[in-house]
Amino acid sequence: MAIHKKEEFSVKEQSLASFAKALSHPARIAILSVLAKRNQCICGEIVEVLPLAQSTVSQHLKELKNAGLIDGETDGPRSCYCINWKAFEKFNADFNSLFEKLKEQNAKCC
Amino acid sequence: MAIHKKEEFSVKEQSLASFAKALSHPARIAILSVLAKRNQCICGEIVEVLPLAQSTVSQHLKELKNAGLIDGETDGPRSCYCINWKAFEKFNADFNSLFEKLKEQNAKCC
DNA sequence: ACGCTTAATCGTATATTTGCGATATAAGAT
DNA sequence: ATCTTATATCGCAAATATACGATTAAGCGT
Repeated sequence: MAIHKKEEFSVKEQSLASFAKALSHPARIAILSVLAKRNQCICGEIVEVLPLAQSTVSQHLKELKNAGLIDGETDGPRSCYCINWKAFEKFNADFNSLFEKLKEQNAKCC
Repeated sequence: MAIHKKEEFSVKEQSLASFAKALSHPARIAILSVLAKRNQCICGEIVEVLPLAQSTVSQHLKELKNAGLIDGETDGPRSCYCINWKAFEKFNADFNSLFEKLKEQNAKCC
């Protein structure tokens, strides 16, 4: 393979793809659900809820953070995560506009 | 790793994750755009538009088909693909309901 | 039957993802 | 200072994904 072709696509396509990638594992969707459900920011509670080891959950959290979907700040010995609603809304809007764009171009074939 | 934990999550989470996975590569988003844009189902035209080899495009098409997002039927020596709007709408709706669910549970933290 | 065109599949190389245990780090408590 | 708790990171193994060239298969025209 050697070379990655991802950067040859449009910025929009790459952005949507990386958002989708962040949501492409059930664990990460579950994490977002937990974060949205609690009225406090959660840390190790996520580990208890998910069927995964602590280190694995930490990794998924890192990916969500890298994607910009969640924020995390340390609170003493523990970490507090929450959804970055601003980024989330942006992606959500971009996503819906993709859906809309595809739909309105629907020309009935096959 | 040896064991996959994906099946330990809810059906909904798995379903959304696999939909997101299908959209997690810019090439596949580009393919969906092309399919929506043309008023005929496209085949090798996609290869011309994308910066990828024929075999690679074929692989991406296969993944989109496996995810149920597109249908394909052979037309002589060529293949005709189109978006499976029914499945697409379903996923789109599921996705938006996830977004809504997350949003309404927003309890303002961090 | 033969060649041409188109697309799928095979084989392969490399990169990335997923997962875990073990270790390191950082802060609070004793 | 040391212990405890919580989390992140490291190192590793296995699975998947990405990409390509080469080959195969399937239809069409001649």
